[in-house]
Amino acid sequence: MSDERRKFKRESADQRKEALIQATLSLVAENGVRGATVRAIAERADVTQGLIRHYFSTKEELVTAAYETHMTEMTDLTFAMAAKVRGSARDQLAALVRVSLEPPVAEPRAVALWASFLNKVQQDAQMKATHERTYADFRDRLQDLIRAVLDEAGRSVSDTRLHHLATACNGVIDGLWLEGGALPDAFAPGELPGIGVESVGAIIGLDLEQRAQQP
Amino acid sequence: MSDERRKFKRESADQRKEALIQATLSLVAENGVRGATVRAIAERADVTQGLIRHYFSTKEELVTAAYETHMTEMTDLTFAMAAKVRGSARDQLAALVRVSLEPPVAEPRAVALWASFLNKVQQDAQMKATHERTYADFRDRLQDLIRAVLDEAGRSVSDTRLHHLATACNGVIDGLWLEGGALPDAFAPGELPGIGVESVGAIIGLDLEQRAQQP
DNA sequence: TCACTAATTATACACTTGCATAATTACGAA
DNA sequence: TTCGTAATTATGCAAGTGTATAATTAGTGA
Repeated sequence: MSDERRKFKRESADQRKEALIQATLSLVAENGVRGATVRAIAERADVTQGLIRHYFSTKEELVTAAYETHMTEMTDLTFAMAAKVRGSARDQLAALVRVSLEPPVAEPRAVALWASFLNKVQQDAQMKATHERTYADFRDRLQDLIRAVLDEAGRSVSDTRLHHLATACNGVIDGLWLEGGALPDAFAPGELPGIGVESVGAIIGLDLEQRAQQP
Repeated sequence: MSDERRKFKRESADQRKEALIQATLSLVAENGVRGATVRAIAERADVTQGLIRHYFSTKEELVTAAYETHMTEMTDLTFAMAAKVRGSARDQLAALVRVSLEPPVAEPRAVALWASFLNKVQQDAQMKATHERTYADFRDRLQDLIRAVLDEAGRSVSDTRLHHLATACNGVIDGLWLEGGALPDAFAPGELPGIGVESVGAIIGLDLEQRAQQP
């Protein structure tokens, strides 16, 4: 029998990488990219700093991986939650807007991360590509949904017009998302999703709030 | 006659402070708050680093001053440009939206600064106050303008409704401002102001594009 | 012209940073 | 059980950080 404590535990590579990435993200959210020092990351992941270099050959690599993880999680989460809604295109559009403006998508941490990474995104080509892809994905999906909603309502619009509508709706969503995260106390719970649905409805010229009534 | 070059030139306190603040802002926009080191700031302001401490007792103080300057400049600039427009409330609202979505208000540098400061804003009480005041100022002014536009059109709405409309319009403006600055190549010149005016019009239920025709 | 003073530079220090490299230790295979 | 190896820790280093303090220098008033 030994009462010696193991000095450390071995984990799988995936677990350790994920732990390091999550530690990085929480620190970036709090103090920005430069505030996420290797020592702070190691401490938060309950590991000594040397281990970081064992999994990521440089801090840059870790930060980039953390950004990819975060963006992918956000996109997947948003689409997954919105996809749970079955019903008319109109209901689905309303759900997508709502999900985008509620936690866990819309919350201070997410906005802080977005803001913290912006500098690096504008300089690093790989991160820039991720950023643009994420943006385009969301807007394309939004555009498809808007088209379906308009079809459903028997209205037809030109491609140019549809593109404008999608950009505008994306703008409202992003703007409200931003404000909700940057000024969390300025809005009542549920206020932003409500405003979002109403505004998107106004822009495309349909009332999204009136749910399809089917027992 | 002496061909000795003066080793430095004395400037007024205001000029030096302003130069240091501008150097700080450009560095913050490029590399974030932590990237704006005293040595880099000094170099960009064409000064040795010791001088910074002569005008600002700490780096924190300089950064806070730079933030205040930037936010004040942005607000003043927006309102000043919008105020140049004379005419109906509707025209003024349209002008405010346009100005907010065109350079020099809407440009990558401004968005980068906003993002870079966000972390500090959420932690530092003084900066937080500045942030909230700026936001409230803009939204209140927007709200007043919307009320005037609705009055002009012979429509009346409740205070609650007006508040919602202002928040929504502010959201579109902020969102488009953000996207224009974060993805400058994703939009054609003039595209965002157009979308902004159209969307704000849709939200409040009036066409802002049709100018008042009076010879 | 000549000090006097504040603006500016010069230098130094303690601390943090990312990265490298050596020394341990856990855990599976034999 | 023992042994090998990869995971993990321990230690060190050069460069960069903010700040403090002393040494210069420019411009002003007498």
